[in-house]
Amino acid sequence: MNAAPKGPKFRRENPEQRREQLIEATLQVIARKGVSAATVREISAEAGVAFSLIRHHFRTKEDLMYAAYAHHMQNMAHLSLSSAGDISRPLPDRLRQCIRDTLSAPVTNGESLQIWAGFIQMVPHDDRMKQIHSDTYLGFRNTLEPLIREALVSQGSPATPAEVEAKAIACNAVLDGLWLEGSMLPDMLPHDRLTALAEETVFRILGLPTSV
Amino acid sequence: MNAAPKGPKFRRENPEQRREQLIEATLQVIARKGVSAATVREISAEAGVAFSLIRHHFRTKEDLMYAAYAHHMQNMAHLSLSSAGDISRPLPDRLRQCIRDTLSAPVTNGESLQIWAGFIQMVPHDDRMKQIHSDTYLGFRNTLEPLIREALVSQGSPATPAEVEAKAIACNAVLDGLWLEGSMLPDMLPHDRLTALAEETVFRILGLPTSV
DNA sequence: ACATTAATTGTACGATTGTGCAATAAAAGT
DNA sequence: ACTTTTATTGCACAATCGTACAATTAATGT
Repeated sequence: MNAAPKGPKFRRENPEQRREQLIEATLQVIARKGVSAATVREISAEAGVAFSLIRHHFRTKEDLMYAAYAHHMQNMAHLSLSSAGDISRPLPDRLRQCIRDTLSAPVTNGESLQIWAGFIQMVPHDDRMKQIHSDTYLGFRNTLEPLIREALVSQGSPATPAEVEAKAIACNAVLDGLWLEGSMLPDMLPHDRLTALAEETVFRILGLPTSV
Repeated sequence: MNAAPKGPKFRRENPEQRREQLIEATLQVIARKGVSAATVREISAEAGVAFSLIRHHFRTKEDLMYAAYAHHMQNMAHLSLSSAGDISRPLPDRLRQCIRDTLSAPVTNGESLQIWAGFIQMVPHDDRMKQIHSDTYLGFRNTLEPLIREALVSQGSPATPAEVEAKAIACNAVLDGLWLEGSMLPDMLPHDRLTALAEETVFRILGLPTSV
């Protein structure tokens, strides 16, 4: 009666690729519908596979969550700080580029905040989450600190470890805060004012000359 | 056989008090075990009542969440800015007090962050949550802005609405960011260094003289 | 062509969820 | 003392959750 279904019923994928596909489907679902909607059935539907396949690639759903959290945070850190180590460019340019990258989409973005908040909320109750959190957070700060140190040295400011750490925390806090506001209320202030504000504040904290 | 249970089997409470009790039980559960553990059964157990009682005081569980969110945010705002309007004290004192209140427990605190993240994550997917969010956020900024304006005027700086708004956003971002870091990683830097950092940065943004 | 492997599917199960509703009992009015 | 009110309880229910497991089937080696 029916036309014979020609093609194969499913594709056999490379396990690593399938894992990453499932991770990205997870983040997509969380971004669009929140953590509570990120069920194995919803995630697998997003990925276009049977929901029981998830448990073939991840021992438990928690494991998938861990992988998704680590994936998201590493992605954010890379998008924010990819130009921090480009020593061919002068320091102020690199700083400005990092600030701009951090405060632009897709880092500063409702969906990223969404995902981040969903995971952060799990951190205190789960040791594995806690570890992923400190790892990615310290990685971020360790990438930012050399920039801070270089800035302080270039101005002849004292660059003791304590001083560098304090300034790094302050700059980090400003970026975190503006990232928060820019992500939550994107229409409150235009993107270029957001970055201008960040540049001015960070440069002022570091004692670097602002363009005005 | 058994000793006769003397007292009444339950207490009949004032509806308003019972509502608040259930709201606080909700926040307690979220703080201790996360949003996913905040089920009607867990919440009512925390409050010491039957779980079906919740639906007598709240039409749905969502309504309870709305009430809990509004309650928590109003509480945080009050704890942070209660001394903003105390005109008997000089401006720098008031500013310092607000900063200190914001960056001390119970505002800057893992449990508060916990609760906040759990709710924030729901905001984009729920119009009622969205409204509660903007209401409390704008309320916070509107309380902070007069302080910012007063600071700018006292220094002879331009206090145009645009200028005041920009500085308010920047100060708010610094406080948000430090609140975030202080809540997530309380052991990273001691409390007095956190507040000192905030004061220095905020005062520098506003052009106020720092103690050094 | 055939056997082997393991990625994928389909289905079933127990636990937990928010909700609906009738029964109960504490408090207040009379 | 009796009635009325309604806050409170107890139980049942359908829906949905993560998980378990056997049956398929695409891909690979021979």
